[in-house]
Amino acid sequence: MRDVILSLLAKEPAHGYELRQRLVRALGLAGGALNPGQVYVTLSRLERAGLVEAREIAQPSHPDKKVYELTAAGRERVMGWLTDLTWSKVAPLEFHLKLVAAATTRLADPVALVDSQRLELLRQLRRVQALALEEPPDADGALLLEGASLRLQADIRWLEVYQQRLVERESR
Amino acid sequence: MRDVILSLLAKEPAHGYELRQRLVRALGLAGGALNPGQVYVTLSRLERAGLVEAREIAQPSHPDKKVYELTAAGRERVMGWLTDLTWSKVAPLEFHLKLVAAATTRLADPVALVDSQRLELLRQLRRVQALALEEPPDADGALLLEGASLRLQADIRWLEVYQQRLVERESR
DNA sequence: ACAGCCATGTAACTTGTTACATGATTTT
DNA sequence: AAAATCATGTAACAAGTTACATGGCTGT
Repeated sequence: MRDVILSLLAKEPAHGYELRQRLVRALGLAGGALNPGQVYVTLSRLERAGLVEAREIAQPSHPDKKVYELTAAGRERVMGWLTDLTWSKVAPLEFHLKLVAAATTRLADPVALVDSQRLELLRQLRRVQALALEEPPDADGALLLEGASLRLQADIRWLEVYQQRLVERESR
Repeated sequence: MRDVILSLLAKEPAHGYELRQRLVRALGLAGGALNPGQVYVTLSRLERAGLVEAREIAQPSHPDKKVYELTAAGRERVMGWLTDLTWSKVAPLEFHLKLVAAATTRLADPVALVDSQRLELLRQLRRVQALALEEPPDADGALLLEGASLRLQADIRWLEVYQQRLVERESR
């Protein structure tokens, strides 16, 4: 959230309400999925940290708004974020932990777990591909969806390999 | 962390020091990468939440240790975690935000960004594949590494597609 | 004597997240 | 008159993270 808002402000100054709307659109979130308060909390924390500054703007026939923009320190922070090459790589690890826990505790059947996970990923894949068809093929969003799709396919392939190994092991 | 520790305790009761060691091994972390304090913080919070309970065990010629085990509520929580099918799917989104920020602010060159990201992922891929060769091919860890490898390859392919589009767009 | 392992924790800070509160204006 | 939109925030808790503190035992 912190970085997301900073990156939006890097593009141009904006006030909280505006940022919230852009986020809801950009992330394709359902209306209630992003609590408005969170944007304001984040902005005030960024201000306290000296990464953004606000100007109050009075509006005739509308509530005042506070437009935030990056400070020099803020721009530096964005630069650092841009050149940070870490890539989140947690999903398979977490699922693997679940499988191990399931197998050792017998609270759940690992094979069934893999199976429902695969179905869930297939559902997501169909959804992503449907969205990609609606998108104009040259748009920014299309590329994003293509990435999601490739990754989902890789994860599904992995689950299939995994399941086969589990079944082989069981039949021994 | 919370869920990781719960899942380890689901397997068998353990004390903090032991959990820390298992984690360092299981996650293949460098020694200092996991602050010991964090395990204890997490454990005490889990205890406060009533998900685990501790028994103190005196040891001759060693400091006492506190062995934690799951309560009924804790087992329920693990069950819920096991059957939760969400799958983290954030990485491409975050990188995409970075690219957009880079393009609109000109704080960094998007093409260069994609390029260094690709190199970084290639480095990771080589590392993962080297680890996979050291692992006995039937072991649990080998499958995990296979998953990591498949996913990295998918991400790399996506970056290549992305880069091509960017270059095409530039030459127009 | 000193390093390193065994073993535990606290204080303090940051970030994510939610529930709730406020109030004006515009549309139905 | 009610509902939606514009616009802002606070209080409070949960979770991640680090720096720091403590102390005994074991091997060289």
